[in-house]
Amino acid sequence: MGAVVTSELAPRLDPRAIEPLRYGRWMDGGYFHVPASDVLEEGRDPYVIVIPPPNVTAPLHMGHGLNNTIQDVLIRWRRMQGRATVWVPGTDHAGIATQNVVERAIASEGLHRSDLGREKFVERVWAFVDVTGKTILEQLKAIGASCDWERTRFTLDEDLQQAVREVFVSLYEKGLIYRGEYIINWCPRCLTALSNEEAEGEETQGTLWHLRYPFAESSIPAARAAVEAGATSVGYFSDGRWYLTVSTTRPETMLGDTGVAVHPDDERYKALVGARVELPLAGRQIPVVADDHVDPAFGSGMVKVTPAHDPNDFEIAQRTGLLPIDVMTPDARMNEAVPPAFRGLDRLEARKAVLAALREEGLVAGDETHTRAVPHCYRCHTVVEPRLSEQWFVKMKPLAEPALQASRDGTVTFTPRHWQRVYEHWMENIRDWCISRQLWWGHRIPVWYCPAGHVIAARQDPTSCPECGSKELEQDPDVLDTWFSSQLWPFSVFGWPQETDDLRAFYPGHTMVTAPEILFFWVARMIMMGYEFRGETPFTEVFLTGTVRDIKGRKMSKSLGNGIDPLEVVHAYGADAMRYTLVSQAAVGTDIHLDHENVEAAFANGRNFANKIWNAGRFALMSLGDAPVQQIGPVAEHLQLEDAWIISRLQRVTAQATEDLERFRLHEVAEGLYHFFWGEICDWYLELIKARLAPGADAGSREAARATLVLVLDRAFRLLHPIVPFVTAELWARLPWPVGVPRPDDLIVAPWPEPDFEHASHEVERTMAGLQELIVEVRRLRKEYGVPEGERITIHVTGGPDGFLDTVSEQAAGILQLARVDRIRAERGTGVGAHGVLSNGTELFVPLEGVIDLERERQRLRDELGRLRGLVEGTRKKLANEAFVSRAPEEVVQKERDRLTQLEEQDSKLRAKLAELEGEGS
RNA sequence: GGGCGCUUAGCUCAGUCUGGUUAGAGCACCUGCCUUACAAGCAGGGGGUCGCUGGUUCGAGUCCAGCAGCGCCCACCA
Repeated sequence: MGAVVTSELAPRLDPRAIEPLRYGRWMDGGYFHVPASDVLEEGRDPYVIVIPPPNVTAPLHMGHGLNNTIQDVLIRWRRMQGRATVWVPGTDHAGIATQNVVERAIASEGLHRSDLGREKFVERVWAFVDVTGKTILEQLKAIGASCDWERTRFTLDEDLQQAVREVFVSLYEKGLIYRGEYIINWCPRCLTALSNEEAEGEETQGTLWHLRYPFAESSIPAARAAVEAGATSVGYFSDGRWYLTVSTTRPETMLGDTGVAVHPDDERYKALVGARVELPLAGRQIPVVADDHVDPAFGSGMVKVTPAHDPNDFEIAQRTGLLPIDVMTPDARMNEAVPPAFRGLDRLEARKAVLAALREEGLVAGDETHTRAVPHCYRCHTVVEPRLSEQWFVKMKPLAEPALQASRDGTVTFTPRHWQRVYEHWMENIRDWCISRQLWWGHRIPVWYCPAGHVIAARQDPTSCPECGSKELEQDPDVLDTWFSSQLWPFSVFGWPQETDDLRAFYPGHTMVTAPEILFFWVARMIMMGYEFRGETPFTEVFLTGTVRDIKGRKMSKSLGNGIDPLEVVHAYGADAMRYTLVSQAAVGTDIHLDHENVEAAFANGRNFANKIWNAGRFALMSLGDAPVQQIGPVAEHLQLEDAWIISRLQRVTAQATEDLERFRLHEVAEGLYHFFWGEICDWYLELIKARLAPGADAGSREAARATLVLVLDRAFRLLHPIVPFVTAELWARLPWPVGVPRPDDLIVAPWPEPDFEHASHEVERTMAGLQELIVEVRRLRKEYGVPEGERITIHVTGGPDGFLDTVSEQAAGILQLARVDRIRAERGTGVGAHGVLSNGTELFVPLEGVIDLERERQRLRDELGRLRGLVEGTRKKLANEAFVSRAPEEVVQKERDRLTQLEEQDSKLRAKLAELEGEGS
């Protein structure tokens, strides 16, 4: 592509005109796909990311935008570094979440899933996820994600189902999966069991009621004994009966009480153990038992035991031999086990009814407000009901051990680091995982039951019972927790349990980029499964991104209506704009704030930067023209200060960007490159070489500028490419190329720059900094003294480091242009004018006879002298401090001395100037 | 109840690990410019007792302790 086309470049970047085409070219070029043979046969070094598969419940939101942009930045960077990069895309069937969405959809047709039946309902879900799944993948393409689309997976794909089966059966055979009746978290709306992680505690203010349970006639002596032992929560009833007091936040569960527990060492209640109390309303007697779990210091020190509706009570019951009585239906209504008056009532209605009935009998001793974490279903937010139920569980402790060790010994690292401790704490206290779900959408549990009660867990559907030969097998109706399949993702996507080439080439992977919310749900479990089934970690780095929030700090969510659609942003401002905006805010451990009410303002920074890159490129292409461009070598003798400077800066920026990428400091990468490109290349370098690129300029100087410009833009585009891939690739493709240098096919596979410190020079950078300061100072003085824009002036410069003035003189053309100065005289200026001093000691003087107000200038000098005196005093004081001089490093002290000398010189010069002016005006 | 994090400019945040020029950025604000790449721009400028108190140190935004406010995670106090 020749530079001729450059004249066609629009003055404004139009992302819609370039992004889809560019993406199409990348796809056509096959740049996103790396075959396993590259690693296995050619020995290339792999770099693998598996996408956190988005749920097929809905199109992507900005959180996905952030997460996937980060992954793409890492993938593009590693690809340019020459790694055999594979980024596996895909989607998650999201069991409970998707089932809910489809249930809502058919509800609008007046249908319930039971109206359709399992098979038809699942067909509906498939129809839904086919659409959403495709939408999601298209969205990823729109934001520029360079995924290996040939490896796209869905967690319900046929081969992934095989992986799930293999894992289930294998864990079952090892005794790590078991079935049993325990208290689980039950969502009465979704009508399924949930894992502990899926029941989200939410601080809720409720009421703690104190209830009286009367003693049975035969136990009154025990009650008396307890009172004598100091039991304050045991006493007379108004009608002469004896009672004890227990507390509860869920009074309706009292109907299922089968005991009251006290601590075995609680002296007050020792006499009560074995006593019997009347369970009010239920007309049953229940025993008092002793159990270590009871905290004597809390409440009355007596606990009502409801084994079927509370996990602790269940355990107490198991230890003490109490039997559970289930008093609720799956949808949390009171069942047949309760007195007729309460049957059929919803748990909250029942709560009111039970309290009313108890009050009537005078059995409510009181209440108090009570704050506690009430568990809610993470998908529908219904209050979870602890429920006794037969479910499948995974025994986690043995699985957790290697995964915990991996964190402790640094095999797996976490960024930000503090998540490591969170992870380890969870791992150390891990509890068994309830994996069965009473849903229709998901991986069916690969277990069959025969009429004789035999349980068959099988990799292939069995036709008869291996134990009794029965052919009347029935498969377990439940499906698995959606995370059961997600946890296999890092190896199931590569074809496991088959020993595929992909698996050998790309497992283990490298970086897991995800949200902290799913550290336990997903990340921890992937690591456990990695060790269990592959013997090694699925990835070595876990990078946890921030949360995308609105301007008020609220998490963006569909229900709050404060979300921003990534596609909308891409269409309006381009993927580059969105990516830069997100990445530049992605400081490690920090959330991202975007104004959903002013999307334009939210993404203006990124849009402006992309446009700036575009225009710089446009200028360069127009200025460079069609003539051949040289490499730096042949034009070395013509390089000017600014050429050497920008090349030097390039080396440092390259090194810094690489280091920051390695440490996931993406915010620093983005801002560092932004500053380099906009603040140094555009604001200084391009401006300084404009005159040299012009037609009449010296040929040697022009070729040096052209060569430098091409070099610097090429490298800058490479460095920026991972963050803003489209605009950089578009310009890079049109950039003239130095003769004799092989040109990569596309920027996407251009090698990542290596810093070359041979071409970096602090001396050059210092000199250039002085020059920049000089120009800024002249501009400032011009502005301060109101010199009209169009009016050219002369400046006088003196002092400063050796050689600085010579260099300045050599660079006169550039300075003259940037500062709008007529000429520079290396001599001391006199008369009325404006004074400036640079930090390297150079003084400048702008003669302004007739322009400035003398009185104002005198006042300015007096103010300046006052400020200087303060600085001089401070520095002297510091140097007079013996401790400082003797203990601080010599270079620090010397710096202070130099500073003092400089300040004193300035002071005396200003004094002289002031004296001069005072003589002149008055 | 346990653990963790945050507090720096009007706003959103870097900088703290490894103490050392005048504490930075983007946005917002003020002033002047349609200067032939870019007004989505250019140039200049204002704005900070670095949450509070104390300590270590020649020197603290940075290290230590305490306090306050905010936030997150975990947890079986009925």
